[in-house]
Amino acid sequence: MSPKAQRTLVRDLRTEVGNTVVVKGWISVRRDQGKMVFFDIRDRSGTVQAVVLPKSEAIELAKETRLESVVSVEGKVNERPEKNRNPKVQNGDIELEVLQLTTLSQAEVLPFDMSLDGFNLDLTTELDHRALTLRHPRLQAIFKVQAVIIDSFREFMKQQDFFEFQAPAMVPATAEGGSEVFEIKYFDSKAYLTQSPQLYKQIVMTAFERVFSVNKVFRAEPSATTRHLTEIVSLDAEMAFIDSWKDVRDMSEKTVKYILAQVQEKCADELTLLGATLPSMIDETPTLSLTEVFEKLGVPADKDLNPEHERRICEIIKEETGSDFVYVYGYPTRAKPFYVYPNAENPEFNEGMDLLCRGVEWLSGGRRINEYNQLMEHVEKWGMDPAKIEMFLEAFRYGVPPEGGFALGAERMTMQILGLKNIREATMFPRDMNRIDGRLNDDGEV
RNA sequence: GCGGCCGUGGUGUAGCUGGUUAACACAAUUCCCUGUCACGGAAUAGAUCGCCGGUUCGAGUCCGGUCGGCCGCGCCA
Repeated sequence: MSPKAQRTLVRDLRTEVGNTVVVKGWISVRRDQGKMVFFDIRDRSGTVQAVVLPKSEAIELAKETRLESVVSVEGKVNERPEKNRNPKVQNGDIELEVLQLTTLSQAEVLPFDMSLDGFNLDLTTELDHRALTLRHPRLQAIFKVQAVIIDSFREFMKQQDFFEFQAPAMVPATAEGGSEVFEIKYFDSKAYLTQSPQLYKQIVMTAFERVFSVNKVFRAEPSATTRHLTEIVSLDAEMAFIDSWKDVRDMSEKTVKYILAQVQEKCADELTLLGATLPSMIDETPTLSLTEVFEKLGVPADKDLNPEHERRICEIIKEETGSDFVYVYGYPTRAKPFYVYPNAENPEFNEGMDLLCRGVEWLSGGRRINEYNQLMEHVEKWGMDPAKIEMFLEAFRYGVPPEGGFALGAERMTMQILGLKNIREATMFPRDMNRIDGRLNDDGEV
């Protein structure tokens, strides 16, 4: 009857019925029955009910130890009697009979209700206490799904023979021009936080053909919305030897399809806990030109869709085809960055595209200009300083195949897949206009 | 940055057209409970209702300002 020296994870307890084991974790709830005490112990693999019988020496400690305290339990794994089984919870058919209880770390009184059902905080409070709220199964489920999304992107890219590279975070000039950037002090000069790995992935593409990166990017735009942050994870891909933007569309479609399938397969429990239904992608995602979208909506053509348009076109497509996704291509050339390829027959419109889902933009990409003279024409028209993007331009002087790429926002994708209302819920440590961990005050200090 | 809404014990909320002990749930403290299912029961403590000023005999409730938050728009991933 000597206990195993090693710690056993909660998820492995079923195979230890009849044995004495050591389980370590956090006390997530206690049900004090007077003479006997039940508590749930949580580790990284899940939760199990522990029972402290009246005769146990641990009974006093079990009553006193605060929720979220870290404990070590030596106990016997018992199959529960038929009438005491609970099919609704993990390990509902077994329980841990506590023989010895040790408090490894006593927790303070919790500032709010952390119970599964009672956990109902204002988003502001949730974020102000991120260090604690992260322990809640609901939040853990969100970030597990996010991890699978990012992993799956990587996996699929590698399967398709894409090469992963690390794009720089500090850059000398702004890639797209115009937008707000964070300026940083760089020794005696100035530098900026990157807004996009765009120019770098194009450079790397000229060497490796197919490339991707998983990178933090930064936007200083003062956007106070439910879907904007100043720091996000951008999933970027770029590929050479395409025939048209449609090849990029197809690759991005397969990527999203793969990610959704992986989430479905690996995150079944998380999806159930969060009550989320994955968006449906049909065999051929509906693809409309911007002009066609405006016609469908019955509104005058404009240079881009506004959020209201995006919501409505998604609703219409969903109703007509059952697809939660829709590609929109062919934006006015001048409304997009300088590197986007203008349509050869109708140069007023370009070969840029966006993928919308459930009313929100998920992905943006398209074909890029690969011909040096054309690129320089655009650099001039867009009013950019060639000296500032010389490294990028150099690559394009020495032979670049027809190419294109796309980028996905990891947080926005997480939010949309899980049906979350605010992108901050889908971000572990969200940064926005008013917050870096803590809230910013008037002096700009945390 | 502009527009709309909100700010009540630790947390989440209620408080109707202003009327004097500000309510409820969870958490907390004390007690009861040998099979509970992020239990049950009893009691206790805890809020000058974001802040400043005004109207009024009287303000959580009305008005103005201020600070904070949320949502929408522009821009985007």
